[in-house]
Amino acid sequence: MPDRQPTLDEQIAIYQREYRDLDPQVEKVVNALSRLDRRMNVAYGRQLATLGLSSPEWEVLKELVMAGSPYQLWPGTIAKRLGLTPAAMTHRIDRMFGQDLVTRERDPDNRVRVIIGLTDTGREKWLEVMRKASVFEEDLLQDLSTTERTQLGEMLTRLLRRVEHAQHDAGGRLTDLD
Amino acid sequence: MPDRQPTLDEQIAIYQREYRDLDPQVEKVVNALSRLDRRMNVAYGRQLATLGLSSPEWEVLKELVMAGSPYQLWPGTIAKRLGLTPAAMTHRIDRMFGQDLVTRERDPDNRVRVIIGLTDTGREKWLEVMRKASVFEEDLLQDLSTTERTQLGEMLTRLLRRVEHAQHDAGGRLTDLD
DNA sequence: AAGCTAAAGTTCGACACTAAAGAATACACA
DNA sequence: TGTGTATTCTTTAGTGTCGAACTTTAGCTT
Repeated sequence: MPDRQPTLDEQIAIYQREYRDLDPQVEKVVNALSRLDRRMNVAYGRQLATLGLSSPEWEVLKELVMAGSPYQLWPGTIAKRLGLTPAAMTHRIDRMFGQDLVTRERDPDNRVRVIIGLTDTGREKWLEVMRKASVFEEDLLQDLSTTERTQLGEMLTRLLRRVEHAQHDAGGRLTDLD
Repeated sequence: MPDRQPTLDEQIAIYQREYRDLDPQVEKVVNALSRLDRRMNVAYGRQLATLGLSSPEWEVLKELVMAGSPYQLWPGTIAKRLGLTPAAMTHRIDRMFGQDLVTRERDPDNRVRVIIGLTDTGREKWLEVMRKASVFEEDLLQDLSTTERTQLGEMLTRLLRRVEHAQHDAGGRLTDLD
């Protein structure tokens, strides 16, 4: 009953003992990805907290900035991209509206629709987070040369393309978010 | 107001317009990672659903298998590794115990403690998921050669080492989970 | 021994998310 | 023009997670 977390290699060795046909190479990549993302999110979460922001709020802010000027999106669009139900989106917007991070108005072209916009406060918050985050991120990649960073980015992009462009293919193995 | 999600490169281009000092190379890696993880989780989630398992349950199953024979862990340990509060752990165990996925007994060496064990049902469930998941994972890495897979795994491992071994360094930039 | 402190897990109240039903608007077609 | 259908968001009820207080046990100190 050791309290220490198994290393990635230990984890894969055990997995292989349980399921012999497993490809250790594939497993290493996939599990490293998932472990990395968890750690990164913890790090982000702490930095967000110091700025009085929650992860859910941060996600919405990112989407709005990512949309580019004039920083407007429909709630349904944000919900789809974040993998949330419309109901959750309504509540998030409620909270963020209360903090003056976003605006909410009816779409004049279709009054069922709502337009969410970024306030100046929201935009500044995004910038503050990015300033802090970029320090952490640079730290994370510290051990990789410029060449390696490019290679890594390129390979990840290739994986991403495979999964983002996958419109339920024959076997229905890869699925899309939208 | 396009409904299409910005591509990774579009996202980074806009981010850079908002914050000029941003390193696009770093940003590409980090955001690709995060996008990949989200997509992977959606894919896993769907496969889990077909097996009548939830993601929270799957996480616990993984930790128990990863612990190796005799597949036993304390609730607190699992909670720490998954980044949950002890309270959440109690409830997860409750549910999984009810489905005969895990056992729960008091630790004879320290009666405050509890020992969570994997049932045969739980172990079989893990195997079923892995069988399905490995198909998806192989599909995901399809475009990478064996050499590239090794390189990718190696680089991710290096990033991981940086973030997993970081015990609050001077600047407090990288933080640990435990 | 007796009492203090620390550690582990459970209970409780508050809040966020989901699924499903509901309300309002737009659009197609008779 | 009127009706039916689809779309978008909101509301409601149920579930999961968190933070904090509480209970039980172990180990240390005197």
